[in-house]
Amino acid sequence: MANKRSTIEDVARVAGVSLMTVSRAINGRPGVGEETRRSVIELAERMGYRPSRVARGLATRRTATLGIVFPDMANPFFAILAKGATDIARAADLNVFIMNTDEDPELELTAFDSLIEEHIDGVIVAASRLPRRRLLEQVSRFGSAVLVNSDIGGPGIANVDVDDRWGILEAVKHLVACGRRRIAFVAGPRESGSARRRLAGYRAGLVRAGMSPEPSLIERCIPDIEGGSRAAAVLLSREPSLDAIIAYNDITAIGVLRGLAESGRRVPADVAVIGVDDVPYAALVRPSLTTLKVDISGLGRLAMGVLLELRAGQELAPMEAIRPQLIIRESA
Amino acid sequence: MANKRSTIEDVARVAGVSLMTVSRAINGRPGVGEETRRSVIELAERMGYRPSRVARGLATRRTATLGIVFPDMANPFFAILAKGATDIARAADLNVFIMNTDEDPELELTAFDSLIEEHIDGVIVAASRLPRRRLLEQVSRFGSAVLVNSDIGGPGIANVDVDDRWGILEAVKHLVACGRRRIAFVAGPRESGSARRRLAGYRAGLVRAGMSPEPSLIERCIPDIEGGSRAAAVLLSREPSLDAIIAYNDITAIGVLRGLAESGRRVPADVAVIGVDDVPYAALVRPSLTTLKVDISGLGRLAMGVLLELRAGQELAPMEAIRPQLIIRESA
DNA sequence: CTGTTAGCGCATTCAC
DNA sequence: GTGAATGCGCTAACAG
Repeated sequence: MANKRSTIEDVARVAGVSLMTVSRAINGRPGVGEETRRSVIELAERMGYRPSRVARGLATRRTATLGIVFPDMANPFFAILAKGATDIARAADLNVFIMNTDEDPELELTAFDSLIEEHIDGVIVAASRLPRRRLLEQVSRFGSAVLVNSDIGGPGIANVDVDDRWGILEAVKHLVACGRRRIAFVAGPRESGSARRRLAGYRAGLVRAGMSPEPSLIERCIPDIEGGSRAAAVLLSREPSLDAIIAYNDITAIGVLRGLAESGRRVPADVAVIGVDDVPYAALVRPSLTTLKVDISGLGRLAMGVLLELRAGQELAPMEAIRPQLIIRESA
Repeated sequence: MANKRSTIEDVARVAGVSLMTVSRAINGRPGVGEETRRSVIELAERMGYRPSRVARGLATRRTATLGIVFPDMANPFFAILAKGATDIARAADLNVFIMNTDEDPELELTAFDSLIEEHIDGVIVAASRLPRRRLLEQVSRFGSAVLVNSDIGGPGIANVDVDDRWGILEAVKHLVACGRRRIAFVAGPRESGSARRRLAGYRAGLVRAGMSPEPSLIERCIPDIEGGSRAAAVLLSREPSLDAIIAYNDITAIGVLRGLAESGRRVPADVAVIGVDDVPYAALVRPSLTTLKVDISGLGRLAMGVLLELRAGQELAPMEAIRPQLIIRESA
């Protein structure tokens, strides 16, 4: 059991100086002789003194803690995002509360409440399950906030995005270059902003290639393996002549692979398949998946970097969206 | 921008009662009339009052926050573990700092320092990269601590484990039942406690089946795909007649699959393969992987449950290790 | 360069 | 059942 931690006062007493001198020395503030500073710091170390962030937070009204809110930590996308973000936070000596909302808007709301109670300095929100209005309302409660892949703005709110539209455009271009002419799209959930942007990219890509988007080549689905598999079957029955499928993301794409196999189509000989994200197992499935790699960790680092600037009160140059990169493997 | 948050004092003033009455009402403490309590709570709600956990933490010296420390959040094992743990914490209205040490002992040390500064009530540590002594030293700084898959004990320290030995024993039994007679083992990193226990299970399993463990059938490796692949090649060159391989974990097993394919062996016809963990992509590879499923989320929930009991000062019954479950797929 | 005073928002302890 | 003092550990603002 930790024998009662020592306080700044203990250190001051032992050092024979005032409390403020210790405070200044430890925080690297001016107003302490070099001599005094060194000896105080050394003493503090020897005494195992650690400043209380709690007390400091109360006194300064800045806690040096942040929050990250997202729906599912078990999803590698969010896990990697959070890892990137916390890497940056750690370098700035900030701790972060990671709040898992379990895809539940109610829990998301209580997560925000909790973070307010913790008096955090700022928050990063990814894939909120709240309606736009409510989300804006919530993030406005914080001094600063960064939203990932959302277009909600306001004072103290910044955005960090992936250029989904551009990415899918590249994917279409690649397929066309490979001689594919009947390119279908598995579109993901209707409510998702990224799904919307990816669909836009698909349509624009076809138009650029001189083809016209046909509704019968587009199918929505739940973004999991089962959903992808079913969507592939539906598309195939509607358009037996299709020779390529772009999927909402890698999980969906894996489902598509399965659906195609069950219908006796060979990949990529008969049908080419492209996913999005480049999650770790995209390279492991058979055939390995051609996909649009998103630098998720970089996205997380960027988000945290922006949040730190926001917290420091800096003006922000408008962010450019991160561009995904086409990784060509066996499936296309 | 949040227009200066209201404090307990503001609520008291508006309600026309004393500060303490509000405090008692909000915290459900006795000593307030039912009438008063309800009206105060309602008023607080209307004013958007949220108690400051920072101030409360200073006053009570309990922060209602916890910490989790592990090497790599991008590793699904830890992500799922953390998710399970935070699910339980959330239900108890506790927030948790998640500290990613990046496999770096130095960073792990600073993570512990940070958590001490945050004055957290307890900590969960999984897969520490610190030597036993140092780890014990560190966790002893906290009021309560739960160690996952470690056998370090002490006052206020509890353990939560997976019964690796038992699991591998089951795996061996299954292979023997399938008629396999030359069973090899890819053993993972030497420093890992779970690797040690799995190896022990392998040896015990062979003995039970009336065979004797041969050093030439055991190969250590770095637990990633490349490591598994190489280990398989080494084993094969040493023992061309082997007909089964148990791998340290699923990642390693996937490497083994690759190595076998490159050597022209068919799975499972020529060689059966079993992994450990049942990470999500174990079911996705070809052939799909037979593996020992560990209820990772359950492990996380258990760890957090134990931590909460520890924090509440409860006496703990010694924990029973969680048993993995053999999931039979194509590879064995 | 150093020390003193006051207060951050809340809960504990005692009075009433 | 309610309220008034006191302090948690620290820093901001001011004094010397």
